[in-house]
Parts: sequence; structure tokens; C-alpha cells
Amino acid sequence: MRRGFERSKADFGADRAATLASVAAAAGVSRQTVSNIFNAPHKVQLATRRRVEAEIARQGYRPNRSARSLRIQRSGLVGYCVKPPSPAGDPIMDRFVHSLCQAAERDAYHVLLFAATPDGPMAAYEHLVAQQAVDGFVISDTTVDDARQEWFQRRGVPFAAFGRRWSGPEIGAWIDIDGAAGVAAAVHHLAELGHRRLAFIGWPEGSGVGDDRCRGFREAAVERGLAVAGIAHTVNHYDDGRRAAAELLAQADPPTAVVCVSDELAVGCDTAIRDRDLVPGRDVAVTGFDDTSSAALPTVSLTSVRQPLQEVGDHVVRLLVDALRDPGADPEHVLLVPELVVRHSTDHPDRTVP
Amino acid sequence: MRRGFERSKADFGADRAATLASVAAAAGVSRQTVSNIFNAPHKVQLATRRRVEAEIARQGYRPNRSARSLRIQRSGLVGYCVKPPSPAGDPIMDRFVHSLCQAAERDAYHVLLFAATPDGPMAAYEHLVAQQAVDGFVISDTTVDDARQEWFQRRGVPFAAFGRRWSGPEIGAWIDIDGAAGVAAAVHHLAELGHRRLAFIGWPEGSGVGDDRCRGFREAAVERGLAVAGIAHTVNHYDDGRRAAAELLAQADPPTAVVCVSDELAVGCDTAIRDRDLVPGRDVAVTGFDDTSSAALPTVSLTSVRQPLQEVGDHVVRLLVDALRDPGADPEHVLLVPELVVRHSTDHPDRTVP
DNA sequence: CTGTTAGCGCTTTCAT
DNA sequence: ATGAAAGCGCTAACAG
Repeated sequence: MRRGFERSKADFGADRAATLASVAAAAGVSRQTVSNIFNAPHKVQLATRRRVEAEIARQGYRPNRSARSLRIQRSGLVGYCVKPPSPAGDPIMDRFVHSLCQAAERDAYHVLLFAATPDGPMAAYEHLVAQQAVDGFVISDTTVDDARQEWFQRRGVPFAAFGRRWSGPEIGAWIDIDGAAGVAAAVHHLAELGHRRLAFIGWPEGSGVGDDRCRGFREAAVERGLAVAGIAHTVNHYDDGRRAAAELLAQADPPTAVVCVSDELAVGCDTAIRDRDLVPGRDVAVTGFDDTSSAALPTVSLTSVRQPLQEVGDHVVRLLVDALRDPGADPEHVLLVPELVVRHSTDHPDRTVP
Repeated sequence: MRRGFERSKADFGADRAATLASVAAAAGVSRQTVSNIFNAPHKVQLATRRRVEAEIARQGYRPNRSARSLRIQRSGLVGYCVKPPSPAGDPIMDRFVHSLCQAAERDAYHVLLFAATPDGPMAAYEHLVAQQAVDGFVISDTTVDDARQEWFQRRGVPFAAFGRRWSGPEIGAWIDIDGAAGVAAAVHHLAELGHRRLAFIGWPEGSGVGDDRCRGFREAAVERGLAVAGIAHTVNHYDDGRRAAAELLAQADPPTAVVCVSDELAVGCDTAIRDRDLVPGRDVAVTGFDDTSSAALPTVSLTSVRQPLQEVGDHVVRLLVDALRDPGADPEHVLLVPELVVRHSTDHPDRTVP
């Protein structure tokens, strides 16, 4: 029977992991001095410090995390709950999670990832809090009737949200993308291209994010004095976007540009335009939201609103660290303006002013 | 100045978190008995057990994780390194990560997520090992010259891989998707539809995953006695797929079906077919790999190979847990056959036998 | 600036 | 079946 590891965990146990004591003994100083090297370097004389540091490097010593956490009563972990994958895939999850990790590590934190359990939405959070497994949470995808913020507040659990509160009183710190501003940027862009008659395809009403983006459309249209040729509300599926767009385009006085609440719906709209033997961007303009990989496909080439997720990660960690440091401080709220990525769906090479 | 939390962390400190001692005192038993409830329930009389359990529930007590980890010398954490997001987005990352979390939690583990640091590929791994922050690692995206497995072995660090070893001796347990079988399934499907002349668009040679899928194509073509009208190798971009497909289709005796190593390239191929005023699936068939959201778009409707990522998560956690339990055991290797999702790109409604 | 002491909350012998 | 005692590795308070 072949061994899986030349040097298994059991063998490894022979030369035990380095500890404060092993480093101290080898360097001929007290354990406290070694500890100080990490936690209060200025308290150690340069000569001894050098010597101890050499020994630390030689043994590859790092303070044991459990022991340290137990002593200082902090885990150094940030909890984040991943939502179940949707069939359509999540266009921003991978970027957000990576930026979250990076930002956390800059502040000497790590991310503890967990999935929701079947027994209630807060069960997994509760479990981690009771175990004192994490110092706080980052949450995302906040909804209109989100119960999490209030739950955290009631228990004094520090957190920071990617996504604002859509109802009720403000609780805790959040950072969010200004969806209304993103959609407004699309409207302004279209207005500058000469479009005077616009339509909007949004999600069903009541969804926080969706309503916000819809408001951005309405307000920008008013501000620019543009005609609104219709506002549709539909679930976030390609087919529904295609159907909604077909109806809008079949009107007596159809829009020359359609602003969509998501790339998924915008790609449906793109198809509806082609269904009428029109060319997206040349005959009818379209915009989406999220700058997904589908939008970037040259066959689609969709103008879309891109969320600055790197910055979101940086901010959300900062907000949490602030809450951890000073639980009594005023929670901060940050609204980031996203960026419009212009492609052929609004700016076709053969386009003439509508 | 408004307070962020009605009951801040500081206030919260007043009624400290429940401990073994607090539960024991309230229930009128020793700390040991409370501990036994969790770790050796059979050793406790039913009557006292009920009483203590009631008190545990009342106080919402859970054993402190740091203390427990320190005592038993295990963190209950599995490390997983997220790779930086690519511009194209990762089509399978969200599904894999979620299944990883779920599977880990079934075995009372949690996932510690971290990002690679600038200072060397193993620096982040090393840091976590030295701190004893995790009990082992799950790795994915194994490459031909992957140095991680050997590194883990040398240090006796338990791990399990999603992705086989592409070179060198076997080290550790892995689970992988049988890409060759997936591509072969596509070839067999095409053969059954009557196609006799196929081409393949793959990645540059030397990439483990890509070569494996290419081999699946060659072998299945031989097995079925099909003609090979060309094998292209290109980087994984839409435009390159389109260009490669254009060349293959411009030949004197072009293929009637093109098998692609990825959805990204397959969508490029789809465009190249349309560029020649042909209809994908009716005139020339195309297949991709990964069943991404782009493939599922009805405008594309791409037949594609879908990886069973839920099962991959289950297996990879099982393999790691096995390695943790018995470091000396033979590492297991699992190869999962993926499933072909048939759509219009191979089975167009108006299709006639080629 | 260095060394000693105590204890974070838990599990694991060992007695009873 | 239950209770007492020891100690995992660390940091903070204090004494020298």
C-alpha cells in the first residue's frame, strides 16, 4: 500500500510546530520578548530583535491563530454568506468576492464563507455569532424587507452592507452603487446622441434596486425633456425582455432607444430589434446594466453600466473595520457612481441621428 | 450624535457571552457535564441532560470556537484561494464555491477564503499553515506545472484538488471532470445526427484541460470513423474563435460540425457561421463547453457540456476530510463524466441530414 | 527593556 | 455518571 504523503501528519507531529516558547528558547530570551516582536516591536532592543527575528524566520514561526484569538477575544474573521447560484449565473459575484478578500487581507482579516442553511435565514448567522467564530459580517444583496440589519443591531453584531436599506430606519453602515445615476448616465448619453423618444424595460415593481434604476430613468428623461414611449416591468429573463421590447417597438410611435435595467433584458431587447430587421445601435439603441460577459460579446456589443466592484470591496471592509473599532460611531453611507461602458448598441458605426 | 447601535459592543459586554461555566452554574452541574453534552452525550444521564440542554438553549450557548480549536488543535476551517477575476468572468466559480461551502458545512467545517498575495504564489498558503489557521486546503484550476501539490506534500499539509495532476507523479487526492469524455459525448451526438466531417477549435497546446478535451475529440472521431477537417489552437477569446472558425469553413471541403473547447470560442464560431450566411445547427453544427449563460441565450442556443459542480464540491470535501482523518491512506482519484446539454446549435428545427 | 504570572474557554485525563 | 485539575499557545499587567 502506497503512502499518500512521504511525511504524513503523524510523522509531522515529531517536530512540532514552532511556538512562542520554542522560538524564545532557541533565541535565549523570554516568551514575552518574542510576543513583543509581533505586538509591540518598539519595546524590544534592536540587537535582540534581530536575533529573535532570525530565529522566527528559521523556525517559520507565526503566532497560533486560535490561541491568539482566544486571548484577545477576536477571531480576525469576517463572515460572508454566499447565496445559492441562480441558473443565469451571477454576473458580479466573482469580482465582488475577490475584492472582498483582498481588502480584508489588507486589514489582517480573512473571510469566512458560509452558505445559508435550510433552517431559517438567520440560523447560519446565529450559529457563527454564538460560537464567536467571526468578528462581524459583510452582507450583500439587501432587499426591501431585509431582516438582517435589524437582527444584527438587536444583538450588537457589527456588520457592513453592500446595498442600502430600502425601507425602514437606517441601521448600520452601507455602501451601494447609485443605480439611478448609472441609468441616468445612459439616458444622458442617448440624449447627446440625439435620441428624443426613450423607453425603459425594468423589473417588477417593489425590488429596491429595480425601482431605483427606474427612478433614475424617469428623472433623467424629465431633466432632458425627453419623451417616454413606455415603461415595461418584467422578470429578469431574456425571453421576457425580448417580448417586452417587441411590444414597445410595435407601438405607433416607437422609441428610438431602449434603456434596460439589466444586461439579460437588454440582450432580449437586442434580439427584438433584430427580429424587426432593424440594426441595434444604428436604428434603435439599447443599454444594459452590469457589463456582463454577454454584453461584451462583439455580436451583441452592448452599452452597459459597470459597477466599480473593486472599490465596493475596499469600502465595505473599511466600514466594517470602523464599526469594529468604534461601535458607537455614526454609521457611514457611501454611494458610488458607476461608469457607462459605451459600445455599438448605442454607437453603431453606420448610425445616423434619429 | 446618534448612536449606530442601540446596544453597542461595549454595552453588550455587560452581559457577557455564554460560556461553559455560565451554563454549568445556571444548571447546577459541573462544566465537564456541559462539555459532555456536546462531545459525549451518552455519558450524561437523560434527566440532567434535558435540564442542561434547556439552559443551553436559554442562554444560546455554543462552544467558543477559538477555545475549542486551541484545545483540540484543529481549526475546523478549510482554506480556498480565489483567483483574480478574468475580464471574461469565470463561468463556474460561483457554482463551485457555493457547493464547496455547503459540502464543508455538512462535515462541520467552514471555508476560509483568501486571495493570492503579490509576494509569491505560495506565500498566502504558507502564512495560513504557519498560523495553523486551517486544517487543510481545497485547490482548483490545477495546471501542468502546478507546484502546489508538491509543496503541500513536502510540508505534510492535507489537501484535496478539483483538477487532476497533469504531469509528474500523483500527489494527493483529486476529483476532476472528464473533459475528454465530455467532448467525446459531443462527437457521438454529432455522429448520430449524421455528421461525417468534423473540426475542433481548442486552446494552445500544453494546457492540461485543453489537451485532454482535444484528445477526447481525436479519439472519438477515430472511434466513429469520422473525417477530421482541421484542428485549430487559439487563445480563449471570442474573436479568435470566430477567426479560426472562418478559416476552417473556408476550406475546399469544410466540416459540417465544429466542436469547441469552450463556450467562448463556440460563440465566436457561431458568428463565423452566420458571417457566411449559414444557419448554426441547420447548416453547420457547433458545440461548446461549460454551459455558460451565454450558451443558454436563445439567440445562441448552444449545445454545450455541463460540469456537475454540485457533485464536485461534495467529493472534494469528502476527499479532504478523508485525508484529515487518515493522512496515511491512499489518496483517491475521482473522474466525473459531464453531461451534454443539447440545444439548437446542433439540433436546429429545420435541420436536414448533412 | 526584560522576565514572571495569570487566564482567555475549552477538552481530556484522572479520581471519585 | 459526575467533579477536579491540567494545559493547549497566546497576550496583558505588572515587577524588576
